[in-house]
Amino acid sequence: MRPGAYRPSVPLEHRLVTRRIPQARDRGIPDATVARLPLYLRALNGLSERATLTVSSEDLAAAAGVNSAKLRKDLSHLGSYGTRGVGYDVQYLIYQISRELGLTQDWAVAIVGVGNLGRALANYGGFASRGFRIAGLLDADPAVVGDQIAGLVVEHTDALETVIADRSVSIVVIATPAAAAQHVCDRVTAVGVTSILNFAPVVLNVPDGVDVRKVDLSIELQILAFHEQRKASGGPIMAEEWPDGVEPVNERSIGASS
Amino acid sequence: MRPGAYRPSVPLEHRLVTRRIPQARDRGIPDATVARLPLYLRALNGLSERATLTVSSEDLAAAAGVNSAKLRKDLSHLGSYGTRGVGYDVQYLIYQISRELGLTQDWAVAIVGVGNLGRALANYGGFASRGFRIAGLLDADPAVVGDQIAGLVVEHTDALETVIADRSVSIVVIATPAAAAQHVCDRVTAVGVTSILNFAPVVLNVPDGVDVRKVDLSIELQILAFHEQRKASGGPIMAEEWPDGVEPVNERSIGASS
DNA sequence: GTGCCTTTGTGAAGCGGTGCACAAAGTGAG
DNA sequence: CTCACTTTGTGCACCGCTTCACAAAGGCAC
Repeated sequence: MRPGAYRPSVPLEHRLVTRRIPQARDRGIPDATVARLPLYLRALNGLSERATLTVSSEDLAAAAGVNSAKLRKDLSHLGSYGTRGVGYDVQYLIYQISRELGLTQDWAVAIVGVGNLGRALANYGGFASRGFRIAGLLDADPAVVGDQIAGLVVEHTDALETVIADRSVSIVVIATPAAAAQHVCDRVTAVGVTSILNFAPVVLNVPDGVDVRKVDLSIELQILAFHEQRKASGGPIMAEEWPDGVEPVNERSIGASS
Repeated sequence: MRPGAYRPSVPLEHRLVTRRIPQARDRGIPDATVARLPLYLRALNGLSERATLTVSSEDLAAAAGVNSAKLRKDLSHLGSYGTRGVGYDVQYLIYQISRELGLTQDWAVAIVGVGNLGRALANYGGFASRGFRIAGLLDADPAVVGDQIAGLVVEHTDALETVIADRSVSIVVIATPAAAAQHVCDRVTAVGVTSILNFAPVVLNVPDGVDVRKVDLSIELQILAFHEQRKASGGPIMAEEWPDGVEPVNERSIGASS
């Protein structure tokens, strides 16, 4: 249904002229803002499904789990897309954020490594709906090659370069074991890929200009454990500094050499 | 109250999302440092496997992919564990960081939602080696209940509270579909769980004192797309502000939406 | 039109993190 | 012992993000 129920009785020829945003887009959007835009987008999509026409910064911020002032400042980096006294038009804002994030175009994604994680990613519905099209699934294990997952046939990593070139893949997801990640990374950057999403627990070495984002499942757990420990005991264990049998070598060597 | 026409359609004004851990400030370790400690730990484990005894901040920083001054400042928050002129004792530092993160104790983790992602997590080797013991796998789907994964039998979510209490689960991983996540979250916080790792693409509303960390697979891709777009075109599409057929309701749609 | 109400957009202050640069501390040679 | 060298730990300046607070902008009632 068209969102047309909201009818402001307002002289509109006036606004059609003044509403032009000449160059409010000073391409300097802070990283912190970019990281939150997908959050706003999801909240807006939720509102859209409930046929909400406009939303205030206060409500949208609550739905996204952020401060309302922060939300307004974030959106102001994209331009003046709100209406004072009313709020933001949901559909309009969805489009503006999508465009800013580049989700209005089609992105071909290849997933390398089709273990459980690779399968989970291939089946994740949140990708296709946001302009991410999985163009290839690759794995080095012959036992997996040929399997059909999410409508795609798994190919051998030998074809990695071919797949990337032939299908205009611009984003590669690495979901391989840690030992294979750097090798895959080298190969894909060699053929011009500049955006990598890495799930392997290693620090990837990449040429300049290549953007790597890392998702590490165990790091998040460790951060949780830190906070949990704090909550439980009011501080880390103060019992002993060093357990028996494991001593710093330079202390032991000092005692032995003097 | 506000007699405004744009009341939030969702009653969430009383449920505030709070991730702050007040006690984390007391002892003074910055959040940014805590988030990097697991990184250092992994780099140190790599060095340890190669029988390296000591490491300089320069080398360790390179292995972890950070600045050496940052690394030294991070470690200084834990204490003075280095030796000037020599560097850090690898084993000693591993122990100190592990202790600070709480990895020297045993953490019982329950994973709710045993789809592909839940399976990937259950089989992920990086957990057990760091003190995280998977104490339960739960799913609402009867077709999955009873399956054996990573040595555990999947149980029905009906037993969620029982599993948490009986096995002293302190960290819950939510890997369910988005629609089920909040319900699971409510149940586990109700029985005292205060640490949640959420993979579902929703903003969880939790009581004060509960720590939620979120891993969102699609958000990372969207951030990559933003940067990729920047690199490719030098900026987002400048063509048009608004495509045909999708107009802001408070502009031209007035006439059309009678 | 006039006045009141709501909400945006933003200047400015505050806060936390980063990185430089260097003194302090330790090693090792002679 | 002294001297030269290495590396840590940290003071400090800088920078970017967050938050507050408020004027400006728009809607609504009459």
